[in-house]
Amino acid sequence: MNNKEKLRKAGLRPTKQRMIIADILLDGINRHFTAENLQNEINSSGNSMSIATIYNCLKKFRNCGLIKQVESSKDTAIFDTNINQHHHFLDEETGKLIDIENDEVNLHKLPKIPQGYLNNGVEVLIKIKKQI
Amino acid sequence: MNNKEKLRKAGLRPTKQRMIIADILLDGINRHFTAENLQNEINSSGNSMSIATIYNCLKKFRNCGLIKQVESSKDTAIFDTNINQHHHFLDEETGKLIDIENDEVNLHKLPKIPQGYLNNGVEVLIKIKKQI
DNA sequence: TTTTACTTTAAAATCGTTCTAAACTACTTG
DNA sequence: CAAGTAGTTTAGAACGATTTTAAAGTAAAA
Repeated sequence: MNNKEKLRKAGLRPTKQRMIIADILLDGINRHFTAENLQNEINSSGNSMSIATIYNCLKKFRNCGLIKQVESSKDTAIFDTNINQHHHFLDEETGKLIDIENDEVNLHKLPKIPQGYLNNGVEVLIKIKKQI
Repeated sequence: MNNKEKLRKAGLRPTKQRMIIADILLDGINRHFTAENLQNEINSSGNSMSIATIYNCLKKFRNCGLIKQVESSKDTAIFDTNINQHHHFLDEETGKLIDIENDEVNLHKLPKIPQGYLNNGVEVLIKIKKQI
């Protein structure tokens, strides 16, 4: 399925700007990035786009499940092209994230989900720091 | 150990402002809060403090391990008085966090920590959503 | 004491992100 | 295809959380 079809399937109009972003993000390679990172990539691909459009687009893509947003207390939002359930190592010093595939973690015993709620995804974060 | 001693032990001068905050936060009760939440509590305790001082103090307290900061992609930083290793339920709609004690989760099989790094804490986040 | 280093403060600045409202474009319906 | 309409993009302004500034204040050391 090409990117135009992916966008349509997600209920998004395949505009010129969304196609540029889809071509960068939906190439099957897993990466973590910020809005600013993406703008730089757009620029180096010879295109350009308002930062407002980039934010709009990232929000739409995320809400449609084309990308994920990482839970992180950094000051900048971090997005992830890996949309499968998976986990992360986090180097708190540098903010660097490394993917952990789902099958590398085995969670026995989970707590009971609070009354009236449904489980909507489990994320394991392993904080790491450089050895000295 | 009283709060003055706790601050000294953490390497922090027990100033008037830090004592006011310590008296609110270090009462043994686990809670999640923002800088603004704390300012409101300071105000209702009959005191007042510059917001810059509150941020300074929260950063110092966190760096000394007197409180923790929660990994969260909300726009406001969320702090936690529970400094033991523990986990969270997160309602992504509302941002509400609920503690999960460490012994309610059992992680068999963890991935190998990347070369040159040390494990610095594991956090499990269970995203939940309201049943409809 | 006197000195020195650290802390607090109000106000300004910064930075990521969202809003505004006007121009533009994709899609729908006739 | 033509015309309408609903959704999209944009630059720039606005916003809100947090940090910086620099001057005044305070705790601890000498």
